[in-house]
Amino acid sequence: MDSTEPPTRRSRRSSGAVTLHDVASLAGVAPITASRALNYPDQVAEAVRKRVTEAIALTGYVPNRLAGGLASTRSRLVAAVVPTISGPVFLETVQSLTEALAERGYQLMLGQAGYVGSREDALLEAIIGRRPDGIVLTGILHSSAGRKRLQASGIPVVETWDLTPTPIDMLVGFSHLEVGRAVAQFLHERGRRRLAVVAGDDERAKRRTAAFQATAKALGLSSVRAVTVPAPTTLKSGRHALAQLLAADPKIDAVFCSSDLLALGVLTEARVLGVAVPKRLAVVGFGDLEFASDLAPSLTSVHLKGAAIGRQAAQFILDRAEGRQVENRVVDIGFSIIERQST
Amino acid sequence: MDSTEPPTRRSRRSSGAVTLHDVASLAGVAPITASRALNYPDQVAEAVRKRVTEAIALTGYVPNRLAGGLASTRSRLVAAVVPTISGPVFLETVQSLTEALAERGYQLMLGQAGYVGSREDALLEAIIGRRPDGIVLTGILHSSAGRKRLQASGIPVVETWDLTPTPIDMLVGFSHLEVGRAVAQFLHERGRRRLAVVAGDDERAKRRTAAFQATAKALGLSSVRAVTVPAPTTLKSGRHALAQLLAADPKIDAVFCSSDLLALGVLTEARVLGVAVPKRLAVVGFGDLEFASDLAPSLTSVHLKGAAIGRQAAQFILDRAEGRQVENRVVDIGFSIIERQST
DNA sequence: ATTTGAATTGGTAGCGCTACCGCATCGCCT
DNA sequence: AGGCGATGCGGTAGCGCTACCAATTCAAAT
Repeated sequence: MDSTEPPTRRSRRSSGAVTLHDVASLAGVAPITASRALNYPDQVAEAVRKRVTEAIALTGYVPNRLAGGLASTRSRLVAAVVPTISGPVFLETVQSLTEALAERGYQLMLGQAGYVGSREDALLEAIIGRRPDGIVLTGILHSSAGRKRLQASGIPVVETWDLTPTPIDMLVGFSHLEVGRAVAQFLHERGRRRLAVVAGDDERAKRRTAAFQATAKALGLSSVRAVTVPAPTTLKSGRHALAQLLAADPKIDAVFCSSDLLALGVLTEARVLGVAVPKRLAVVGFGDLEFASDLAPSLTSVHLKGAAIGRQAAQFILDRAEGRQVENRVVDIGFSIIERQST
Repeated sequence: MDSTEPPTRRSRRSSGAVTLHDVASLAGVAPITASRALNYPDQVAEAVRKRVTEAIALTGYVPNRLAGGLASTRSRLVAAVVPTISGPVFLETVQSLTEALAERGYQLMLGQAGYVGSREDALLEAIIGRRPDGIVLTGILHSSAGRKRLQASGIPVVETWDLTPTPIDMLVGFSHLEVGRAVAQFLHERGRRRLAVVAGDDERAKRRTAAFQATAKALGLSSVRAVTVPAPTTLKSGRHALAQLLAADPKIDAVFCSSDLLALGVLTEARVLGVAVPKRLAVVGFGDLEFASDLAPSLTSVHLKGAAIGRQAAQFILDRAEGRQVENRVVDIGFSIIERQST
């Protein structure tokens, strides 16, 4: 603050940071020209661009994206909603999403909805208030009020990790129904006859379970015993669940787990109980996390392209944000069963 | 848009969303009063507050936080920087940070710096450009240029997961040196004499290793063999590392791993090789992730209060953002060794 | 020489919100 | 009666940036 200054008009409330104005006057151009030098470099003459660049370097100017976003109604912010970040399932997606966005100058905002869906409304409000250029919903089943709210906001939405018949907007995922079916088929083909399931208490896991059971039935297998454990799933739940399953029916010969962590728990418990895997019991995980291939025995698991989902979601949103038309709004990214020693 | 309107001045570029103006005129008050009804409810009369609330409900108004942030120079945005989100170590911190911030109406922006530190500059630029009310650095060692930049920005910074003598601003962490020392001591007390380390290739792990080695030496133990594995650490690295260690010296009787995932790898490899844990080999992890207690044998690990770190970081930033003085800018949150079956 | 138009730069007016100040009104005190 | 602070509301003027339009220049086209 300069105390020599006469009592001008009124007080300041500037943040004190360097603004585009400062840069512009240092470079000897109008502010709008400096703005263009940054945002549309090929609309200004080489010499001007150079002077502006120098002025920026000299002053350490960092554009205020809040102001830019307000003026252009493009915040370059993307929101991602996950049930909770500490369930490792969506990490790969969040990671690749963050990276893909960062490359293009977009920033990720993270929101946790919780598995119960209580805070959902407050979360949506917080997100929409930032006017993001896109919202990525990851493994979330939202209330219909929430859906309406999102639709009303006009913000591009990508739902991921699922394939619903009525997406809000865009979607990249895979069919949980198909997963359940494929795994049942897979186990049947390998001679397993008494199947069981351990599944987390969430909507999609339930759909996999249902399809798994239906397919087993169609294949003429005995009815599939299922244990539901709380979400997020843990190793401990897996151990308990296997103990429970074997107590109820010692002859089960295959378990499909709704996460790799659960499967690790099942493997652990099996070892403790002296149940040979895969000889007496086959175990299939879901997610194919990095560690699955290095366990002993290595874990057969449903491989999901988490990173690809993130990239595709980013692509969708960038396309929209940059005014391109999105042709196919629904992408089935598929899955595959990676067979390893546990089956 | 009203087509009866004469050719007024010039075109609109509004986003079309409901604004505070709309709410205010519906409620029959001035915009500024509507603003106050939202932000300083006890500065307006009961009746006015009620009318504004109703108008908001009626219109579905969602405040534009970009505009609010610009006007008030308070963005209610907090940036968190992690090496990569997919290393499970910092998840708990990010989770509790997100939650604690969300409770107070703040939103988290996520940035991934990578373990190599190449994109660091671009990341800082992206972050500072959003004018966040705080930046949480999680497990990052940043270039001195980066430090200067942060300091120059004037944004409150919390460094976490470490205890440095010269924090940028605020800090909540624990001493990696003490961890190394304590674990060496711990193993020595339990009669282990040939110690080894498997550590990720990052700065803090190296400090733990160094302290571990120094302490072992001070205790008169034979020199500590160390294997360095790439960051982020994996189960596979742990398996390889143990194989390597045992090949070099079959008589080692304890391994300190720089993550629980590594430790799980070591346990796995030990089992495969027929090395009894804990009888012949003690294993200590780091992080005490949820699964540690449920492995068989359960894993002794260094427990870190990841969630507490997140909460304290949030507290620091909220205090600053809301104008409170922060007295003790450095908090040593400590750690503890949780003894289980693996030692 | 005049027209056309592409390339470059600048001016103006907001984007939607809040800080700051001012102006009434009202009750209370001297 | 006059003064005074507290309370409640409104007006004005930006926050820092960019969309939109206008103006200028200069080369190419007629």
